[in-house]
Amino acid sequence: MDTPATSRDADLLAPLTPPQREAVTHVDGPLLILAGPGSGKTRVVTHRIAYLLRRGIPARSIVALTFTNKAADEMKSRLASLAPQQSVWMGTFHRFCARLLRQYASLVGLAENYSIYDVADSREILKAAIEEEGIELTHVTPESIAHAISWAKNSLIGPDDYVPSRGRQIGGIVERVYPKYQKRLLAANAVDFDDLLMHVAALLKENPELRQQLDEKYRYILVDEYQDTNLAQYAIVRALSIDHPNLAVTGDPDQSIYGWRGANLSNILEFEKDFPNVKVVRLEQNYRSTKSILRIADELIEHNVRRKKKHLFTDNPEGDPVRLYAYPSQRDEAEHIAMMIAEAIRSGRRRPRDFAVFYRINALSRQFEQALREHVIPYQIVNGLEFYQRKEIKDVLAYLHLINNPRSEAAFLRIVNTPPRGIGKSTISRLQAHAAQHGVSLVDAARQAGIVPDINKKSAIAVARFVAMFDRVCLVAHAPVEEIVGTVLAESGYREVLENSEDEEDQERLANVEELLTDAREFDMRHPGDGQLEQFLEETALVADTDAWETESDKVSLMTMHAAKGLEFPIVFIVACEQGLLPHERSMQDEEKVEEERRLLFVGITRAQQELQLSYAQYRMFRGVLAPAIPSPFLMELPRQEMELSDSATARRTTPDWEESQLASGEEEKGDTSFDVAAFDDDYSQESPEPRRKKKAVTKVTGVVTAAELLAEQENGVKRTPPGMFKHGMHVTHPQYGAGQIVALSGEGPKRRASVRFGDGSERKFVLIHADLRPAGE
DNA sequence: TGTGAGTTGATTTTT
DNA sequence: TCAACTCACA
Repeated sequence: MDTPATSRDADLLAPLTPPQREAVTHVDGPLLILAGPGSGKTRVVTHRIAYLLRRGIPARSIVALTFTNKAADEMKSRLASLAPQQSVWMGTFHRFCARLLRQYASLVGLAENYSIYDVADSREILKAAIEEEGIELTHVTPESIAHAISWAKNSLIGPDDYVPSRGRQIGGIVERVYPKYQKRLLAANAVDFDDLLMHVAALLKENPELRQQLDEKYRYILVDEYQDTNLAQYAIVRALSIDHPNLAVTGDPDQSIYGWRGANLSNILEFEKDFPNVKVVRLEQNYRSTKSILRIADELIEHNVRRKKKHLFTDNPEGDPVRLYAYPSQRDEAEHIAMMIAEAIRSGRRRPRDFAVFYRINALSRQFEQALREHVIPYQIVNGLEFYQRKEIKDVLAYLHLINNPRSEAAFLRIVNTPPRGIGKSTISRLQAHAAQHGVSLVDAARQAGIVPDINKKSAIAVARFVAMFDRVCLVAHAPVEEIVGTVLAESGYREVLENSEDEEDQERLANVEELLTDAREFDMRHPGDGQLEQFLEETALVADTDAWETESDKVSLMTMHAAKGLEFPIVFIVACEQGLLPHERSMQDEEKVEEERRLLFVGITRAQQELQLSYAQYRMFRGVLAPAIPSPFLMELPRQEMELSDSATARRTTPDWEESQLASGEEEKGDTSFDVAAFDDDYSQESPEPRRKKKAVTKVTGVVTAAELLAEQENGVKRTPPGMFKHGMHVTHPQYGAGQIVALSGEGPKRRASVRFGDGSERKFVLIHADLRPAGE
C-alpha cells in the first residue's frame, strides 16, 4: 500500500515543514504525533487523510475520532477543500459509539431504539435508584455517587465488578446503587454518556468475530486529542487496531485537561510501549503566538513533573510583553478590560471578534457580560443554558423520546404531568411501584391505571387521558420530525399553555419551541425520507455547549479555559487568576490535580496570538460573599521580570511586590485594598480621578494608622457602635468615605468584619471594633 | 393536586 | 447567589 510520494503530491506537501511532511506521508503502522499548541496539527491530520485517499485507500476505511463536534466540523471543512467529494467518517467518540451501538444493541441487552440520557436524565434515574435502595444521604451527594459511577464506567468496571476501596463511606453506597442504576437504565432501554463507550468496549471484547470484522472495516483510524482519552476509549481504539495497526494519534500531554473525566495521561505517555514500531513525530514549531507569549507558556509548564519534555519555538515576532494586572475588585477587573476592548474597537485597530476572555468557572462570566453590555460591545458566551438544556426544549424532546422509546423512564416522568394535567406526585409514585412490581414500563403501568391500587378515580381518568393523548401522537412516529414536533405541541397542550400565559418568560419559551420546529425542519431537509426520529434524537443528545460557539460572528468571546481548547484569538484576557479558582480549591490538595490546573492555564495562554493579559482581583464576591483573594501561585512561576505589571510602584520597591500584595490581601486591618492604582491613572481612573487618588493616599496612611487611630479613639473616648448592631444591608456612614451599605458580614466578636459598598462603587472591608462606622442617620 | 413563600444547602470543568 | 426543596394553604 505504501507507495512513495510523487510529484503529483507536490501541492499537498509543499506548504509543509519537514516534520509535518513526515507525519503526513506516513501511511501504514502506528503513528504518534506529539503536537505542541499552534503547531498546525489539524492541518497535518487533514493533509494526511487527503494523502491516504490519494494512495487509493477507500474513504470508508478511514475514521477520524475527535473529542468535540466542533473539532470534527473543523476537520470536515478543511478536508472538503483538500479532497472534495470524499466522505470520510469524522466525529466524536460518543457519536461513533452511538452509531455502532445502534447496530449491535442486542448484544449488550439493549434494543436498537435505545435512548441516550443526558446528565440531567441520568441524575433522575440515579436518584430513583438511591431511593429504591432506601439510602439516606448524609455525607455523600448524588453528585459524588454519579461521579464514582462515571469513573467506574470509564475504567470499564461494570456494575457487578465494582469493588469499593476500603475506608471510604461512599464506596459501599456506590456498590449498592450502581447495579440498581444500571438495571434501571437497561429496563428503560437507555444509556448514559459513559455507557456509549463502555458498551462498545464490552461488545468488542466479548465478540471476537465482530471485533475482527470491524478492525477490517476501519483500517485507518485517527484519534485527535489522544491525551484526553480514557481507558474505555483506549480499549475501543486498541481493539480496532490489532490486525490493522494503522492507528495515528495526535496529542499533547501538556494539554491534557480532562483527568476529572477519566482521561488517562498514560495513554499517550505510553503509546510507544503499547504499539511496537511506532513512528513518532514531534511538532514543536509554533505558528500562532508571539515569542513573549510562548516563553510565558513554556516557563509555566516547565513546573510540571509528569510530562514529556519539549521545546516550543517560533519564528513569529517578539510582540508586546504579557501583562499581569492586579485589580482592587472584580468589578474593576471587568470594567477595565471592557474599556480596553471598547477603546481598541473604537479606534479601529481591532474588531470584537479579536478578543476573548477566559475564566476557570462559568460563574465568573457575569461581571464581564455586564461590563461589555454597558460598553455596548457585542459578545457571545460559550456555555450558559445551552439550547437543548432549556426546560421547554427538554420537555418537548421528552415527548419525542417517549414516542421513540416508550420504555424510557426519564422521558415519562418528565412529561406525564407537563403541562399540568392533574397527575400528582402520589399518583406517579404509585405507578412507579406498580411498574416495578410487575416488570412493566411506566407507560404500560399508566395504561392499567384503573386497576392500580390506591389510585383514585379522578386521577385514573387523568392518567387515561394522558395515555390516549400519547397514543395519538404516536400515530405520527414515522412522519418527518417537524410534523412530529408539531403534533406534540398541539396534542399535548404545550403550545396552548405557553400561548395563553401572561408570563413574559413563557413567550420566550414559545419562541424557543418555535426554534425547535425550525431545527426539525432543517433536519428533515438534510435527511429526506420518513422515520428519522431516532437519528434526530441522537443528534440533539450529543451536541455540547461549545458547539454553539459561532466562529464567524463578530463578537467578543467569553468562555471557560476548557472550552477554549482548540481555539485561537489575537487578544486573550485570562481573568480571576486566584488561589481557589485557579487552581480550583478542589484540586489544591493533590499535586497531580494541580498539574492539571497548570496545564489548563497553559492551554489558556497558548490560545493567544498577539496579546495576552493575566489578571486577578484583590477582593472577589463569590457565592454572595466578598472575600479577599490571593493571587494564583501559578503567577509566581512566570518570568515576571519580562512581563508588564500593573503595579507601577514595583520598580521603586526593594522587596518583591508579590509577597507584599499577598500580605495586603490578607490584612484587613488596613481597612483598604492597599492597591496601587497608579498604573491605571492614564486611562482607567479618569472617569473619577478624585476618589482614586484619595484612595491611594489613604492606603499609605491607614496601614500605619490603625493602631494610632485606636489609641486616639481611646483617648478621646469616642464611642463605637457595638459590632452586634450591624446588619446585612444596613446603611452606614464612614467619616472618610461617606455613605454606604453593608454588603457582607463575617467573623465573630472582636474579629467581626463588614464589607461596605460606598457611593462611588468601591467596596471596603472594616474590622468593626476599629472602624468608625455608624448606622446612617445617627 | 397545584402554587407560592420561605428555607436550605451547594456551588468545576463536559461528551 | 441561586436553584432546589419543603411546607402550608387554596
